[in-house]
Amino acid sequence: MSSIHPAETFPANTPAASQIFTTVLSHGPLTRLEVARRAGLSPAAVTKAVRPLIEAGYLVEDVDEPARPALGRPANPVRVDGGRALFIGVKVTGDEIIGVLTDLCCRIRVARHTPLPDREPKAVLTSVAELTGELLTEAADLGVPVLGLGIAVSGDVDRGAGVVRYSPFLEWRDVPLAELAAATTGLPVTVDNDVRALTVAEQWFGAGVGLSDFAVVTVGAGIGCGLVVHGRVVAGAHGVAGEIGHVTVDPAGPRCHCGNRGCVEAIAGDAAIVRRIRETTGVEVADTAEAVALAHQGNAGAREAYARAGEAIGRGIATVANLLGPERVIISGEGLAAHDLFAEQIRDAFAAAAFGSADRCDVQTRPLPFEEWARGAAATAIQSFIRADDQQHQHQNR
Amino acid sequence: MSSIHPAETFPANTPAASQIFTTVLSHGPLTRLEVARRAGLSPAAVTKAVRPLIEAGYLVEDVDEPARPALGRPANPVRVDGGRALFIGVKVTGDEIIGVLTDLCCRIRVARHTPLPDREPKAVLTSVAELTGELLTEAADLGVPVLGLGIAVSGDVDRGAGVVRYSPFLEWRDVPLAELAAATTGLPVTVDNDVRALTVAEQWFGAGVGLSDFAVVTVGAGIGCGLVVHGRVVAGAHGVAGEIGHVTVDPAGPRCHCGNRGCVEAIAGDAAIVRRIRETTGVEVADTAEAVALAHQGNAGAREAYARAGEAIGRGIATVANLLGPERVIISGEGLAAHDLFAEQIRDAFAAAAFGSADRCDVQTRPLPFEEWARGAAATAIQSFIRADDQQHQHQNR
DNA sequence: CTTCTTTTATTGACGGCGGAAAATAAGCCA
DNA sequence: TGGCTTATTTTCCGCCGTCAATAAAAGAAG
Repeated sequence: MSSIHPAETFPANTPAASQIFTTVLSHGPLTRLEVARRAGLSPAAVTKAVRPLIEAGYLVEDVDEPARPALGRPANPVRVDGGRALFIGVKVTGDEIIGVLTDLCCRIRVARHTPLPDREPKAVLTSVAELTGELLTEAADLGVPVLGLGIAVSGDVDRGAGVVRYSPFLEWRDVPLAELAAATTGLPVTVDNDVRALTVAEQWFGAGVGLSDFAVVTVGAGIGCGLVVHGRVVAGAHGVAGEIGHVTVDPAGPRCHCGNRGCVEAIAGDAAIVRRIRETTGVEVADTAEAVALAHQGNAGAREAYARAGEAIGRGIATVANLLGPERVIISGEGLAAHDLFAEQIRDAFAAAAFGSADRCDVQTRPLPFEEWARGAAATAIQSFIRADDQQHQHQNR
Repeated sequence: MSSIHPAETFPANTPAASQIFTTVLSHGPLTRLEVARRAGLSPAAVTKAVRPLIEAGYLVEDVDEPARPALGRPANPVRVDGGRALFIGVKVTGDEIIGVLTDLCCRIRVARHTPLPDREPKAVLTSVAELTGELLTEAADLGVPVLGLGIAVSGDVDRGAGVVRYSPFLEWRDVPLAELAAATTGLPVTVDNDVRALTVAEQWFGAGVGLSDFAVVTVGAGIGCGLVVHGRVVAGAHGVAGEIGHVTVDPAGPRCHCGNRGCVEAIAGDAAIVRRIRETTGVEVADTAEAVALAHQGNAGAREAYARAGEAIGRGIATVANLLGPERVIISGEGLAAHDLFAEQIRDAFAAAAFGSADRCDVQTRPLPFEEWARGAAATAIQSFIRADDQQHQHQNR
């Protein structure tokens, strides 16, 4: 396991420094003046905070002289040196583990995945350790230290404690994953819910940059939702939030594994679509790929199943928009492979069910490469690294 | 208009002072040590911040010696002197104006209401000014200055700008109410959406004290919802949020004035219930009071209408709980007069539709005196007063 | 009745963060 | 080479909140 990096910490002792860094991280190269404006600080404060960050190598002055605005002293933009540090993100699903090695800007350098033979915590842990080991070797080849490991797991995860409270897919309860993984890998470990991790990635590096209120909706086996309100990812009082999949859109709809009828997931989840197609067409489609193919061939029943799914998703999104009034909703997930089959229905159902100015909300779809979930995990690791010493921001009231 | 108080400002220049004050305000008498613990500050900081507040009369040392813990130097609790300042809260409905005079602790001293003959901004303004004038006279009798006026209006309100963007009930668009009312009354004016105002009152003085994530659901003519996430009231990117009334609970349900079918409001709003009872029983009930009476007499159709309403509300609350994972949901509103008719259905529908640990959410009902809406408006005025000089808290990212 | 113990409140020195203003740097343009 | 403009840095400076004593106010112990 290459060299051990004994707790390299981020040199941002002050809130301002931390904020400045994240601003630069998200908004690409920026002049100090621009940073000051965005962060609400004085230029002097930026200069002072930036210096140690440059000295430590996390920030660099951008040498690619951009288009000059002709007048005055040329600006000297600053950007994050992605190559300064690496992070590993791992997504654990029920039957596979996906791992990525990213740089500090969360750009993927290497991606790997291995099947998961056993869901027992111990077995998962060794698989994660193996994958991590491989990625660490890659990192060692690059000669760049790996400063954190993020693990994303679906279900009820307490990020602060690093514990997986309950994961239905893995059949885990109260597994102190962060501690265990830290012990085996020697890295600082962050564990978070998978959708929230993806949301963090979008917030810092994706379509959520600069927004203080947005939602990420994932479509696939399940329907998930990550929420950002007041600039922070919503975790819920009990560690669970964003369960858009079990919002009821039709009380007369099909039964859902959660016990209710007509949940979004019971209509638009992969399994639900496949089942629906089987029932209405009699064709024994085996999986989503076949279902999509059938629909693309023009099979009316299959197309109808997707149309229904789109409608359910659109309704679900409208519900989120009505309740929270986000600036943007980002739709993503493996299910987007069938995007052309229900995009229209999503839009129509959303527009119909959005109340008042909720329809001013910008609904986007973003394709999701398969490593994206793991990248989200890496994003949480980056976040933890930057915040390591900055946990005292917990405004309770107000 | 009694004496003019030229911008008496709150002597809390530092974030710490402001936080300390709100802590004491919400959590009753507290010793300095306890305040320090809750606010995450050192005792020394509390002592220093408290002194000017005591000198200015906003805080007082509690003389009612409480039960001593026997050992050590006796604690010296501090509390807010409610009598130090008064505030006026006004709620404008389509046909009535309700005004209250509250003290600094938001306790109601005087309540008044007058019918609203005309909904034109000008007419409303004079009515508000009259009511405010009466309350100011009362305040003058008490010899306590009035330091702010809060106005609550339903609809899309931009509190920061003090503008009513759009109010369906009043048929207003872009009325700069804060500015106008400030000009006529001479008081600092805060304008906010009515449900958000109520939520602020709950957050600071009600069942939301100490919680960072909760929801307030109001049942009455409309069904509204105020949300607190991360300790702050959610306003939405476009000024609208919490539209639980137009969450669809039954796509096959009755048509709603918003154009959809089966919105919560189309089933559980006052008008919807009355209409339903008329349709199923043939009894020409005129209003909610008669509807409740009929149900209390045991009329099956009426009872069923309320049961349906309860179910719709319960579903709506479950949706909120699933999406946000609040610690508590507070149900309130005029509609609670019929509480016994649908409490059970609310609970059952909530329990059935809440997914996973969302059912750990504590659902409470709170009766709502008719002045409560106006009290909420007063709470926003108090909030503005305390924050007057403290607006630089706008963490964007993170 | 004095002294000790225990807990709360206060005080004063201190460090450090971020702001304001002024100085400096670094180009373009005459 | 000045002059002009804009970006960055420097140099104080205020002020907040912590730290480490210290005072205060009891009851307990002797």
